[in-house]
Amino acid sequence: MTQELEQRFCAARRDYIASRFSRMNPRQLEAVLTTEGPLLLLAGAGSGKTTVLIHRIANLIRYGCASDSTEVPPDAVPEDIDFLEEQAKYPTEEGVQRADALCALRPAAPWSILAITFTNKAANELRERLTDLLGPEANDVWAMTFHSACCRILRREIERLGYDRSFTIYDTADSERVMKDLLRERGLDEKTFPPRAVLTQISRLKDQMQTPEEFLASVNSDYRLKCIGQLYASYQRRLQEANAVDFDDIILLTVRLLQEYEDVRDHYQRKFRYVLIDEYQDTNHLQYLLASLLAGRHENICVVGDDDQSIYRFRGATIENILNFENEYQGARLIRLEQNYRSTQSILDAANAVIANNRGRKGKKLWTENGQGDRVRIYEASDGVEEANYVANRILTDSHGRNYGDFAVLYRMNAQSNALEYAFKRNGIPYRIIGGTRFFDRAEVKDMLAYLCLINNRADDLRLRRIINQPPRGIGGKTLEVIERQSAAEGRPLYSVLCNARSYPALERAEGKLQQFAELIESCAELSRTMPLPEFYDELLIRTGYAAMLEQKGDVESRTRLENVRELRSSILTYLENADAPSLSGFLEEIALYTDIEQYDRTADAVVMMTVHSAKGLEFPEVYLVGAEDGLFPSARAIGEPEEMEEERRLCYVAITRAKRRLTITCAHQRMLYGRTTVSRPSRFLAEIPEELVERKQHTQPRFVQQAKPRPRPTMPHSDTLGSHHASGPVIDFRKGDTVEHDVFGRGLVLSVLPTGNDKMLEIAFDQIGTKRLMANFAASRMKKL
DNA sequence: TACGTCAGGACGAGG
DNA sequence: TCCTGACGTA
Repeated sequence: MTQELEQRFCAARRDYIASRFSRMNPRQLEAVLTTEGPLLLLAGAGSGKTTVLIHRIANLIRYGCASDSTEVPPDAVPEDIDFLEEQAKYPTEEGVQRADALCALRPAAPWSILAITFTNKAANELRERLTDLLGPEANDVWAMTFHSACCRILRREIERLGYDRSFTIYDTADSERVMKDLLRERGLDEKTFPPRAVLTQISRLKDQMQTPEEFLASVNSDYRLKCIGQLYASYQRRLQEANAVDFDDIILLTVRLLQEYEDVRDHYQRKFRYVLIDEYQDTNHLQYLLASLLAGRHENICVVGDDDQSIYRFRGATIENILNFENEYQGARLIRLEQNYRSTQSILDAANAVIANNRGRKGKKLWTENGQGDRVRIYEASDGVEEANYVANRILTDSHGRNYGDFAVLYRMNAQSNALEYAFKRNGIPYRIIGGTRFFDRAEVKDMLAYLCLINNRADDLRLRRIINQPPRGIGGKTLEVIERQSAAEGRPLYSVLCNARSYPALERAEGKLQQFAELIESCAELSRTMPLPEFYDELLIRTGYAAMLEQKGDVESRTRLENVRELRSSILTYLENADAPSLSGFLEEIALYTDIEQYDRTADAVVMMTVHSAKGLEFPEVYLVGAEDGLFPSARAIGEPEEMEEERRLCYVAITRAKRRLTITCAHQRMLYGRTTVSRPSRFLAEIPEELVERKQHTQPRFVQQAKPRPRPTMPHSDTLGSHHASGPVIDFRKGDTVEHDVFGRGLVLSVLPTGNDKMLEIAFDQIGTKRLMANFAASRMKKL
């Protein structure tokens, strides 16, 4: 072919491939078709970012680098050009196969694509949508979070760094426990060295890849820094002795592996032809290093982000990664996605106006074809209670008692949910709260997990301490102290000292109890090898006496805890369904990395409440942003700190851009917070929204009238049968939307039904006590349908 | 060893 | 206001 024909061939090929992604706008299409080399995708809120990512991956798998290449296959003939041009304009079904074959140029194997996200929620969505588009092939794409990708690498290679393959993952609470113990041992005061602050410091040092030794060498005589360096060193030692890694280590150790071992680096650099990173504005330095190491060979790295939505600076994320990308990768291409498919123009104008007050940004202006829409509603309430009532009343009116699911209430901090919850309860509005104390953070769930961890890794001192006397076994602080001393002296894990209790005179009195405990753990470990996981878990609940302890107490609190402990079983079942080679250690890893079963079900008919942080990436027809006051949003400690203030403003931008149809922002003149009433002015961000976009309202009545008696519940009439019914026998088939009556919790509405193995997890909004999760089989004996 | 009381600090959140 | 941790006593 002549050069001219070759050019025509490439153009026709690109046009044809483009025609296969016809639903994209021109910018989106460019992002899909630009496959080679470094690419920075600045994707504004609601600009169809995930859709682009998915189609980009589809393009790589189907056509390889064809859409971005000038290479012409040697066997191409001029007729092919005509055919492709024709096929691009007037596609025929028979033509597709031939055209596809003609176009594909070194298509990427699914396993050679690495798509990294920040949250499991995002990773799941990516995987699901990829499977919809590509079928089972999509399963081989590495679509996962930073941490799960690194874990997968570490499980293969970590022995090179002196850890065992069965390593345990410590979460932040675990790390805090370790730090507190260290402080106590060294006689340091928690007030001068707040554990969390020390850990943040350590986390920053790890982010900079500084070892404790390097850090200690760099501090001169500063007492404080010296202490922190020593704490860092002992912290690291203690984790390694327990064969445990924290969340930072997961990334850090992977980076070290890739830097220090050429064969490992080579293997992964060859494997991953294409690397995609989502939410790039939230990456820290270590994650940046990881990404550039993995993409180091092919340099086909595509990062997607929005500098205006960077809201995790306080966690070490650095916006510089996105701002410097083009310097870092010479010849990087930049594509901006600014067309918004989510919100009305009024909402976007408000968002644009607020964010325009920030200085350190790439600059971008969202627009839409959705039309102007309603003005942004701003309501000034007298106080927090009245604000909550306003929101409840508005939702009651606007929803007409249906589609509560269209409404979201966003707040700056979780503590704000109380007043709202109360107002919703009184008005009979079904709601659900996302976030707050998470399921896996509850004490009883952590206790059972600690048993499992100890059985999996007998060196896990932290978990052993947690459960050695839970339920009470007569092994108290004194005994534990002796064991700790011995373990420190001999450099062995607590458990191995405990097993040899008879050889220590100081442990004579406790010997019998300790032996019993060791036998309990060993017999359970034996069971874990022979029994299927769920049955083993049941047995564990019985043998440890944990279930009996809760049953014995019998109050509502203990019953809820018992339900939670049983709910953990359904997590095991869910894990078994998805795992290729299920094992106890596999389950524990999944739990450690996958903590939010608080999956938000968008079809449930309930108002959803959450913090602005957790709303990121979601959208709702109607959004209420409450508590827009100086000192709350922006938070008090951001005032006077320009960098912090910019972060708060970005957070505000995120909140505004969640709304599709209508946005209501409320503030209160005074508010009860931490038991004190504080007076405050409306948020400065409100003044940044141009007046012509706003419709203002104020509270009209004095507070004492508003506070009048509770309204009757409009949606659920009262019944006269209360708690006398015990269904046994066939399991009731609960469905979404059913009204139920629970012996303990009272009347409620079923929000969602989530099948888990041979049981179902029900989410129920109870009138009196709010939203709860119950296992259907367990709850059925105490609950009936109305 | 287990359970009670009292004082003080919470602020946002992913893996 | 609410939860956690330290401390003292049956």
